Order: sequence, then C-alpha cells, then structure tokens
Amino acid sequence: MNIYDVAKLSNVSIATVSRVINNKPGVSAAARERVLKAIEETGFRPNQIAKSLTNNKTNILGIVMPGMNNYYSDRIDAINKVCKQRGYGLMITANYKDNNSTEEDIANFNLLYEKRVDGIIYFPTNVMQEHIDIIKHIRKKMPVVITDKEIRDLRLPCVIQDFVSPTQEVMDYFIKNQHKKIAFIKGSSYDQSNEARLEAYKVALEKAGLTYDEGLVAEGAYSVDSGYEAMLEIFTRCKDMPTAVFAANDHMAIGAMKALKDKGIKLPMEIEIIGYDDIEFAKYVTPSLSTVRVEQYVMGKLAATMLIDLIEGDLKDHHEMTMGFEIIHRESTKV
Amino acid sequence: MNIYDVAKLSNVSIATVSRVINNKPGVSAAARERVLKAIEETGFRPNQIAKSLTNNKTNILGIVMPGMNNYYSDRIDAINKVCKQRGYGLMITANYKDNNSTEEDIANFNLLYEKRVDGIIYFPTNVMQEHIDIIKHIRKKMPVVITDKEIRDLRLPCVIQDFVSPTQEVMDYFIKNQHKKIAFIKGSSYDQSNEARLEAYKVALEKAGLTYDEGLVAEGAYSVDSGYEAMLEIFTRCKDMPTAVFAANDHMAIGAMKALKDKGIKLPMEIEIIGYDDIEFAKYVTPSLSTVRVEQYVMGKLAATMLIDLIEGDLKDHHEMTMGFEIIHRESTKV
DNA sequence: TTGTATGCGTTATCAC
DNA sequence: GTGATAACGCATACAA
Repeated sequence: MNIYDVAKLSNVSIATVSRVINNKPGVSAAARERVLKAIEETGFRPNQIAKSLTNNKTNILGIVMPGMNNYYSDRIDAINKVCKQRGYGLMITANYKDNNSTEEDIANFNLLYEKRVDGIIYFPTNVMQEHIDIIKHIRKKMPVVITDKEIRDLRLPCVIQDFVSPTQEVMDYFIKNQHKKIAFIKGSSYDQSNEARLEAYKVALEKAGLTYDEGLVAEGAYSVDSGYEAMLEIFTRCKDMPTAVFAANDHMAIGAMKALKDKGIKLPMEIEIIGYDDIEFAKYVTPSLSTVRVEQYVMGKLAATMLIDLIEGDLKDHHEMTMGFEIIHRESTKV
Repeated sequence: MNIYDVAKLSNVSIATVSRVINNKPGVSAAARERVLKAIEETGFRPNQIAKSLTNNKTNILGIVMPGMNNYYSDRIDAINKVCKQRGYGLMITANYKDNNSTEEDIANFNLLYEKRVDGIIYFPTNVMQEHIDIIKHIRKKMPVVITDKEIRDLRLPCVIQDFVSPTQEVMDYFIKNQHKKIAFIKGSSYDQSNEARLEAYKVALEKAGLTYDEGLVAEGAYSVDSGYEAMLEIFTRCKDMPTAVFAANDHMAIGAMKALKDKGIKLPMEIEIIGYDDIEFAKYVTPSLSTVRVEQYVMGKLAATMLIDLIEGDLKDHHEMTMGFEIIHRESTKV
C-alpha cells in the first residue's frame, strides 16, 4: 500500500495524494475528500523511509551511551519526552563490551550515522582519540551534543555536569568539621570523571594541609555491593579509622553504610557519610543519606532541546551549559 | 558522499562499489582495493535509509512502552543488548500522557509503523479496543511481540508475566501463618495487571474463608512516598490493624515499612510485609524486604529474541512463554 | 569481472 | 487545481 494505490483508488495523481497527506493547499475539496476516504479505508500510512530519502531528514535523534541503567533512566526519559513533543523519534545505542570498549562506541556512532539520524547525544565516559576523530567526521553532517563534560579541541555543544565543585564542597564541609581522615569511594576508573573527582579530592586535602593517603581511597563499581566491599577494603588497609566517607554514588554510599553498621559503628556520630545522585531511596535508608543532587531529568531535557534547536537552526553558535548541584544534608551528616 | 562519488574516485561503476560494500563476490582484487581505498579516504558510509527503501528492511526494532523508569531499565537494557548482538537498532517510544492515554499509544504504534521498523515489542498496561485494532493492522506488515500479558482474540507471540500465581502464593503464605487481616497496596488501576492481582487477592481470601474488607486495600503510584501514604490510609480506615501487608512493588513496600516504623510497629513480629520486583535495595533496607522476584532482564532478552526470530523467519507459529517467579524471604517475614 | 538500467515510495518542480 | 516526471542513494537483474 503506497501513494500509487491510494491515487488509483481516489482517481487522482500521486502528487495530489502527497498534497493531502502533507496538508498542503491546492487541492479541491472533492479530491481531498476522496483521498482521505481511500486512506481511511485502506489504513494507508506514508512510508517515512522514502520520505527521509527525499527530504534528507529522518526526524530521529540518536543516543550513544554506556548502557541502560537506573542512573540514566531519568535522563533518557526526559530526552524521549522532548523528542516526542517536538516530533522526533529516538534511537538508543549502548555499549555492552567490558570497560566501555572504544570500538563499540565507534560502532554505535557509525550505526547512527548510517541511519542518518538528525543529531546525536553522546554520554561519554572514557573519551579516546578515536572518539574525537569520528565525532569530527560525523558533525560535518549532523549536530552532536555531549553531556557530562566537554571535550577539549572539539568544542561540542554540551550540558556539563560539574563533578569537581561538588567534590570540593563536600570536602570543605568535612574539613570544616575537623575531619582528618576522609575516605573516598570512587567509581570505575575507566570513567574519566572519576579521575577528575579524585583529583579534586586530593586538591582539597592539600589545601587543608592534610596528606593524601592512598589507603583511604577504594574503587567500586557503582553497585551497593561494591560500596560494601570498598568500605571493608579501606578498613582492613587503614590503621586509623576514617571519620568521614564520600562515595561517588548513593548506591555505594548505602553499601558503605551497611558495612559500617555491620561493624557496629554509629552514624553519623563516629563517621559522617555523603553520597552522590540523590536517588529515591537516599531518604529512606537509616540513617537517611546526605548526598549531592544533580537533576538528571533536567540534564536530559536541556541536551535534547539543545540538539533539536541545533538541528532546526534555531541555535547557530556554540552552546554550553553547566548543571547546578545541591548538597542535601540528611541524617548521615551531623549538620 | 554516495556510491556514485566512490565509484568515480575508484574508476568503477556503482554496482561494483555496492558489491564491495556488501562483501559480495565477483569483484577483482584490484577493483576491490581501489574501492576500499576510496571509502577509507573519504570516510564514506552507506546510507541505510536508501538501503532500507530498496530492501524493505530497516534492521530496527521498535518498543511501545509506558515510560522509561527504573522498573523497565533492565528489560530495555536486555532488549538493546540482543538487538546489538543480532545487528538491529532500537527505537523507543513512550507514553507521556496522563494515565497512559490510548491515543498516545496509538500514535506511538503509528510512528514505528511509518518508520517501517522490522518488528515491535509492546509493554501493555491498559489495553483498549483501539490497541487491538491497530495491532491487527500492523501485524499484517511486521511481527508484534507483547510482554507481561496476552491479549485475548489477538494471540500475539508473548512473554507473559504471571501476576496471579505470585499473589496466590504470597497469600497462601500469609494465610498459612494465621493472618486474618491482610492489607494489599495495589498499583495504579489503569494498569490492568493490578486488577488481576486484586482479583487474585480476593479469591485467596475467599478460599481461606476470610471476608474481603475494602478498607484493607489502598492504591499507590509505585513510588516510595505513595506506599507510605497508602499504608497510613489503611491505618486510619481500619479499626483492626492488619497483621500482614502485600505491596505491588518494592518501592511501595519500603514506603509502607517506613510508615509502620514511624508508628513504632515492630517488623516482622507485629506485621509481616512482602513486596514485588526484588529491586537492588530490597536487601539493604532494615529489616531487609521479602519480595517476589521476576527476572526483568530475562524477560527483555526473551522478548527481543522471539521478535527477531519471528522477523528472520526462524519462528513460524505462535509462541508464548511464561516467566517464572520466586518468593524471596528476608527479614520482613518471619520464616 | 564489470556496467547499465530499473525500482523502492516519497517530495517537488514544472507544465498544463 | 492537477498531473507527469526527476530526484533521493542504494541493490540487483541483466547485458556485455
């Protein structure tokens, strides 16, 4: 069933059918009626593939991301919503290889490029030269928006998540409260943002005249269990117990809290702990978890809006936004 | 940049370029080399839109779902992974209108149909006649696989989530343990599966010779907060305190636990509670939450595999699977 | 082994 | 107001 069939059924040419489909003027009421009737009766739906080929526009946005999980679901939800509101579809590609293999990311970029999506949103973790090369190539044909961080030399339009300032602010809080032994449970090191946070952690220590102790830092994999293990690891390694803990996400913070409780340590009296993300459960654990909140939903919305504006030419020059954050104090900190 | 350009650069015809791109035989080594070199140099990538138009195949799967959230993220992740492994892309459409408006679902089906995806996975909530009509139309052109439940009269290939048996089993457990007042915190009533569960709840009561008390049932919206409110609602309505609670998901169960703790009620001694989903946090709340586990990841994997098998003709007749489940007893139940 | 010509389902240009 | 027809980028049947 195509416009030829509809044309035949309604005794008009395909040009007229096309005009009716696209609500264009220049069609007599009688003809329009006949065409509409034929469409109604046959259940004809225009083939957007053919349309895309002629128009050179797919009305589809693409996403290149590490993998679908709870952390990203709000962001994706927001992007999806913006897409719908503005008449776009959404193709998602994720990286299922260990450590977010670069080749897989490249394959995903290529897939979206070959599908001729109108634009791409990229959630980077470990950005290599290969990423930069392919983005350079792709952006000649379609806009690419990046979230979380910028890429030097590329000046992509972006919605940045500032990981450094929250880390500084958390550390400032701990230091102000006389903590000398501050543990840091970091995320997977293949995600460069974690190195940035670790760096901020070190800088804050130095600024306060405290020496960096490797033993106080452990790496988790963003899961509750890994936070539990990381906390135990720090305990077995250190002679002096830490008196404060900063975890790179709430899941690990909650795992760490569990480890501390199992050891009979009182929170927040003996140890203060702060997480990251403000997941729904942060306020329901005992003690409720203090944390850093960054609005993932807003982030997705901004990125998608920026991309579509770019596609539609409403935005011409470089655009860059930075997400705000908020430290939420609950029962796992003293103040 | 298209095959004509590549053909010109390598001094061959577009047919030869096409053969090289698709790794087809009948090309001299020399010609192949020249074409490959031209592709390499120009960064040419075949336009899959054009390819789809000739082949009548997009290599894209579509999803029609209520909305992206934590509950679905595992399932989507699995589908995405299967897609990738088998060479498909994925388009996701979600329903952002209040109460999952039927019109929005229909619009999503139409979108995917117009994009000529190779097949569709549908996550139904409230199935109306309009859904049935459009699926009947669409399935003439592409396979549609449904998850969670079957639709009478349609006999779609499906991966069913049996909500009734777990409800029965949970009720049997409570009844065996001498509970007479069993509260039920149900999910949104626009999702028909919740009505099925409520029905199973009533049947179980009747079977045990207990009378159904409306006051013991409250509706939540799947969030922790709504579970908290639902629990309070039941308390204010009932003279006799319930001694057992079954919640339609873990979020609401955890909210209910919080409400109970706030009232100074001891779990599980005074009230036993069982949730649904076995989310990651179920084992980390205090007391850890007993719950019903259904493998969402497996469900997504099965559905996607079924759909692709259908598309590729590896599966010809009707296929139907039912997901297993498991009741996991932790500290919120006595046994 | 290679090339030419046709078709896929649209949109858009142009002539009527 | 209407209809032929070229074009979009590719695959492929057929000819050479």
